[in-house]
Amino acid sequence: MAASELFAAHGFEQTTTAQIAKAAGISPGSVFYYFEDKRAVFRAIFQRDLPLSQVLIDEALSRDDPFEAVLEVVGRLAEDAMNPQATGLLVELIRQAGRDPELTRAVHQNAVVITDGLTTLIQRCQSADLVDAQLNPTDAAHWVQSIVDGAYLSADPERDPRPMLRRIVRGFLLPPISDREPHV
Amino acid sequence: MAASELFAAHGFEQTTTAQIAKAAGISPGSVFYYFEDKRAVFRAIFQRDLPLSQVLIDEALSRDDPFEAVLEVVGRLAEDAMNPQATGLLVELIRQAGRDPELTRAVHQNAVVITDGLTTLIQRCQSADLVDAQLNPTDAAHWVQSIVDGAYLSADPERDPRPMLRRIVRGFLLPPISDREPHV
DNA sequence: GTCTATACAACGATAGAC
DNA sequence: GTCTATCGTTGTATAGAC
Repeated sequence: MAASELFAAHGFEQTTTAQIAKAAGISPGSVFYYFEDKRAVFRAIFQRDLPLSQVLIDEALSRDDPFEAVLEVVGRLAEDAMNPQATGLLVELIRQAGRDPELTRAVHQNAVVITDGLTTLIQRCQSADLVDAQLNPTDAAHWVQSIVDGAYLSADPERDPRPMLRRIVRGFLLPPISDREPHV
Repeated sequence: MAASELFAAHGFEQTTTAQIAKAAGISPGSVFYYFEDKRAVFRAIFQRDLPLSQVLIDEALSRDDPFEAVLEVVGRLAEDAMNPQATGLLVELIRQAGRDPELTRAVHQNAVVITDGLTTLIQRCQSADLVDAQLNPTDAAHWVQSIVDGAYLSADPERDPRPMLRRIVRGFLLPPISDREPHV
């Protein structure tokens, strides 16, 4: 979808159907033959994500080491975070998701797959004493996603955020070591 | 500024000058007497932030305990993160900052104040052996901001994100304890 | 199915009276 | 300074030919 580049660069409202048509090599009229309206064009970009997320989580769940699996999911989620275009799309997605109920549904389904997967992985870590047993697994899963989202907002093509993300997530999940802490 | 609620709720493009005028209790014509154009209305919301950020950082820099000061800054930056409106405004800000050079300048100035302040605090922590000496202080400061930004994206009026944010930032900055880690 | 041409609405910004 | 009225532009979506 060439339209995604336009949406990422200029935003949903500032991208005209004429631009979309031109980028796709068709006429403005044809855009509305294939899509109900402009919002449907935008939705289509994200509706492709669900099966991909499902595969990502399935792979992670099949791993032996649940802690490494969490870090792997983080790394995969952050793969695009070096691409400034991804920042634009994420921001645009958040903005539009509050307005288009169909899009809200798509985003939510996707988030559920990721959160549930991470929650299960974190529970496994806790059973193996790899993660602080005090943490609520679902909350922790949300926070891991939140940390990754933060990385998207400061996307920089020069810098791979994944090593630092691993460090942050690890420090977050590991059992705290009160005796080593200078501050309680 | 009543307009900020409108921008947060509906976005920049979807907020009309007529709505802004009505919310402010003036006529559409008067809006353009006080502001050059619609973008200037939006900018005004964020141009108030710079002195506030400066005060926040000055206070933190005057503290005795640099580690506690970092956590205090994080807490203050995250104060609004329970307010869903803040999510809307942040997202809108990121979107518009890429388009309006004047706004870009305002955002950048503000970010510099925060980053520089955090960088100094982190350096002080490192001198006192409270923070991993391996971390580049400026990078670390950016990551702290990124973590806070992530919290804004998942704003939930029911949940105070600050305790968890403190935990995450602390786990990120503290020297890693390799002997306690299950994974290297 | 794909095109061109256009209807129709919405909105930012201005003009000009008071 | 503040208003009302409106101009001019832009852009979504449709109509209808091919």
